[in-house]
Amino acid sequence: MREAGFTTFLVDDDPAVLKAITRLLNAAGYKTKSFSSPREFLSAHDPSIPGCAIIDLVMSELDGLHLQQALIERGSERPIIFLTGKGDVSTSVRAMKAGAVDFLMKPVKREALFSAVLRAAKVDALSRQKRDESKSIGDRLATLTHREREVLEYVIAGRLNKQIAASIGTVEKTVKVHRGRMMAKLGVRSVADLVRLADKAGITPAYVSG
Amino acid sequence: MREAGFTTFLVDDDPAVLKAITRLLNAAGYKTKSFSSPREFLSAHDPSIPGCAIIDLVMSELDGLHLQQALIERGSERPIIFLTGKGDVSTSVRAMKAGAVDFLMKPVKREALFSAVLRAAKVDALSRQKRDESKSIGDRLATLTHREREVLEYVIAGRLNKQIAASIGTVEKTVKVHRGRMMAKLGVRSVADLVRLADKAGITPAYVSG
DNA sequence: GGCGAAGTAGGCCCTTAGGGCAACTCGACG
DNA sequence: CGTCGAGTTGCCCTAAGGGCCTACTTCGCC
Repeated sequence: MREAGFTTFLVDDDPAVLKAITRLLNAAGYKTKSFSSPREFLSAHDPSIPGCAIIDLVMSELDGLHLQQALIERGSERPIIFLTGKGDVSTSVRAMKAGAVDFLMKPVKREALFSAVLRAAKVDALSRQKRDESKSIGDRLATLTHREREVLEYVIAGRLNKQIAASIGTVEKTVKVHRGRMMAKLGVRSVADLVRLADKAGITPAYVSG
Repeated sequence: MREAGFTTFLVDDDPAVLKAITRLLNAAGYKTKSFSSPREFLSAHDPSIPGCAIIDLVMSELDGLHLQQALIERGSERPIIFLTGKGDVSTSVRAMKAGAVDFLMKPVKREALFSAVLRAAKVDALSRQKRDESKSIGDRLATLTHREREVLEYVIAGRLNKQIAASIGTVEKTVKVHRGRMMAKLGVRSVADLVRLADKAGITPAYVSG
């Protein structure tokens, strides 16, 4: 089952910090989930749940930056906010370069935390929306047969049916059939919509010299 | 005249630092230009020259972060690398959040500086390419008459000539003429190409209910 | 061996796209 | 007042898109 609400995942090996941040965020109306172990957080990670991670930089088991890398490697786009007691510049810069939303020093001010979480929520919503969209397009694309897909690539390249027929070695009528079925499956009614849909899905138009 | 080569703009009120960095970068084959005054750098700023800025964080005249803001406000996309003697975490995070390419501590290691400049060059080339492209599209779009532009918006919305004619209050033949002239002016030969071009230029398709 | 999906192909018919040519209106500019 | 650009429209033409029906082949699966 997929959870709908935005959740803040707290990862810190100090239970006192977990408790304090939880209280702060709950009071602001955020749902929270605490992990005192980075590995536990990693294995419990469910990308389908909207949310952000608030991660302690210094943890005995697994360093915050390494946790970030682990998330990135498994394709997660979970926005990350770092919390740390004693951070240095190069670490914070590395974290930010790797895409962290923010990097906060303990003790963290309420407003700083809230504004970071708000930004994280926006980032999450945006990437989630994009992903949903490309997934729905991908689902529809997967229903295309080989021939239909082939025709699609020529159509979005702006080729005429006659030219497509010559390129794939068949007659115009057959291309029309594939084309019609392909448009129907993708749920578009104009070439304009088809092009936009294909672009979002990252489909390369068939290249034809000339 | 527009300069072609990639230039690193150094801004530091310490002449010794300027000299050292200049030597380092020149040896690596980079063209450099030094400014001991942030304001001087600002007023000499020419967005048409490809390059990145390497800025000292602490300057008596104008703070590095403020200089960054000033650049952003005037629409500059000049990639920025910060250099600093004594930086703190919150400053570095602010700089990175504002889009800095890197934030390096003095004394800076050759490799760190080179890798930052390399990344900045890539960022610059990318944004420059995008800008050039959208400019060239914009130039062509500007040559369209009001009517042609109107027809364009309906065409990329996937409307038929007949429907467009009804929407703009004319007959099909007239739409065909505008459409043909518009396609010729924009230098595209298919609706597919037209849609991609319009999307790059950020043109909103005319919305028609149904 | 039958059955369905995918691909192919033909015919018929109607709608759309789009170009060529000619002509007209209207407002701006000199 | 004449000219020019923009917009307009009609007639005529070819080419292209696309719906609908039918029909054949191939391939894999039950």
